[in-house]
Amino acid sequence: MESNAMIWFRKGLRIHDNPALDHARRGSKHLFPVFVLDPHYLDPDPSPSSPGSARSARSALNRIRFLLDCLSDLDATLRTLGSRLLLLRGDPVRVLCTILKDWNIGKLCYEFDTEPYSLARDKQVKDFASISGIEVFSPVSHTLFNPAVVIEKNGGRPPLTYQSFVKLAGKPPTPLTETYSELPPVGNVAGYELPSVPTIEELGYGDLSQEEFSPFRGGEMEALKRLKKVLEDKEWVATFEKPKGDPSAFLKPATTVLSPYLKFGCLSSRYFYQCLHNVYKTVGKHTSPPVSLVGQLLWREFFYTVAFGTPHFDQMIGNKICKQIPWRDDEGLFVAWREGRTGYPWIDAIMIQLKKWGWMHHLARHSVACFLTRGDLFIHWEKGRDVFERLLIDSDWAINNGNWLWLSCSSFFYQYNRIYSPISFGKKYDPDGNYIRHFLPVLKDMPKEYIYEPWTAPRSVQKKANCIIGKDYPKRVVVHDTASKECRKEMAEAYALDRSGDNLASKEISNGLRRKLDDQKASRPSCLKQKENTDQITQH
DNA sequence: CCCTCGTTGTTCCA
DNA sequence: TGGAACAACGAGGG
Repeated sequence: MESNAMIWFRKGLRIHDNPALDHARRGSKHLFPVFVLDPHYLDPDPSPSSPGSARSARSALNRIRFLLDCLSDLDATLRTLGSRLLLLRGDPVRVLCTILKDWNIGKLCYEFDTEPYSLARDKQVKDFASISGIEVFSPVSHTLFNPAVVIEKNGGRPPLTYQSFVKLAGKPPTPLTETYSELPPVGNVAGYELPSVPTIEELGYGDLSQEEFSPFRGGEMEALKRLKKVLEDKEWVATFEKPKGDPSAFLKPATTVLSPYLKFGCLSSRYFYQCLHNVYKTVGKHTSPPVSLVGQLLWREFFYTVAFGTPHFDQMIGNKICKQIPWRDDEGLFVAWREGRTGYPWIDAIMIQLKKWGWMHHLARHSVACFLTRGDLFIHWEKGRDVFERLLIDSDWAINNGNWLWLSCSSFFYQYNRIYSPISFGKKYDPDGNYIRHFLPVLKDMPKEYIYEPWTAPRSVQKKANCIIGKDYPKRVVVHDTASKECRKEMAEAYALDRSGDNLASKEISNGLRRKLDDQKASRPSCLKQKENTDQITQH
């Protein structure tokens, strides 16, 4: 039998600490490094009928560009090792099954992936490989721990608190240390046209010269460079405390911005973990989980584990750990939030940073997520989740859904009285509003005493700042004081109902609950809609 | 059953 | 700058 092996890249877009790659190259005469551009991922907008989708789709390019960066970088590195990346397009299952046969592959290696979409996809490929007599090797290397093992240790259920997770998890495995001077050459791919990594323009996105792109570029080289820079400041690493970061810092972000590299697997979490521990060893005194940098890696593990062990983790209905809450369906308010037109500069600036950069600080994400859901607008977390998923360069299925569950007080966190103020929260870090001025240039000349609440600026001040509220910049879509009070009340009611319907999270029951709640709502007016010409206090 | 504790709220007061 | 009030949740552990 010819010893042809294939490494199928999906996440794990790296050479270092890559067990699937290492296993594939061992004892193989030919190595076929493959990546399939999946239309499922490339689709710029999963809901093209939604208003404003054209603009949103253009912005989602940051995420795709980041992926293309990763692929170019991977291809370049493979070429220095006497190999190259074989890029294909189409439905991954169909493509894989075809080339496995055509290229006479005897060994297929790919990193295990816990997302439902990936599990379904990989099962089909694996089944095909099995009946074709192809050896399959699929190691866990995206996360520090194997989520299935942690769940088993906990008696078959995922731990639902961070602390209980950390107790179960133990020590992660050390990363592989293999380095390569060369890899087995690519075999015969006759009959296949294998293009090099396309540009986004070549993917059919048209002229993008006017777009502002994310300052963060993808790839393993970029990841390791960024990691090195982070690790150089040992004091910063050792004293890192997540909740103390400044969400308004954008010239020099207050966090590592390694999340997109971890998401695509340009950076191995196990290698990162080891590096952090080495710094801790040399420095001595250091912060601890949950707030430390290692603590952040463990948060990632926590969400991966719960997401893996929870059916319908990414929805409210049918999700056993998710509070059933009668979120309000208001497309106007939702679009205002998505497009950065809520009239709250702090909120809008964050949403614009999301569109332009595909990244914002963790606490900034909290602010806008709270505002959309339980804090002000009372709109479904799934709608916010979809926006983040498409626009964030680090959007990661388990972590994104987990954090939306958290922020909306649907799971993990239940203290719905703690609401971020869309005015004072940002002001506390950035009293002059420099962050707002940068991402919302229309407000750049607004005096600082009004920049967080521009509707309070006298007409003369608005004129002088060249920014008339209601014309150049929107009026606030809700009044925070009343809207947040209303949200608290709604949450209390929803919690009470959810408790009474405990253990009944089946789809049918939940639908019944929703109907019941909807009926209740129908009898009351919904006044949280945007007012055209007034700034009146909203009631519900 | 009860108790403790939870990465990251806001405002007011001393 | 630090503490208390606000109003109060649930998972996990005993």
